[in-house]
Amino acid sequence: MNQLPADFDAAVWKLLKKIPEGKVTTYKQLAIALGKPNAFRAVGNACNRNPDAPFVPCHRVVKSTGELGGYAKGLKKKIALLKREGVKIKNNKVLNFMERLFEFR
DNA sequence: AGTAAGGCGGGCA
DNA sequence: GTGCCCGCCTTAC
Repeated sequence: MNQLPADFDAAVWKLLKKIPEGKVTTYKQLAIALGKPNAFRAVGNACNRNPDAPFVPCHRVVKSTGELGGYAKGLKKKIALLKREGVKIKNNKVLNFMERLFEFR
């Protein structure tokens, strides 16, 4: 059975909430976790439609290349939050990205 | 390095 | 109700 579109967003937020503090994930990884390895864009959309930043740690989600990507509330804010959690950011990129990368499994 | 094309979901005309 | 474009992307050329 197909879940309702709204459920898709909720599913993304749910996964985001699973991300431990000080760690980051990628949109691709989220898409795969949702069962759609090519839905990375839809996942990004869900994050963008996210109710509010602190409720859903969409700021812990970055691009597959390690770039921060974007942020609805402001990329600068995203960087600040990540750095605050222990994730060092440099020139819009996550330091030790691979080590900070959290996989849902 | 930059550019172009791609597949997923939502919103608007 | 249908169609088109866009978006916090990814990958390949």
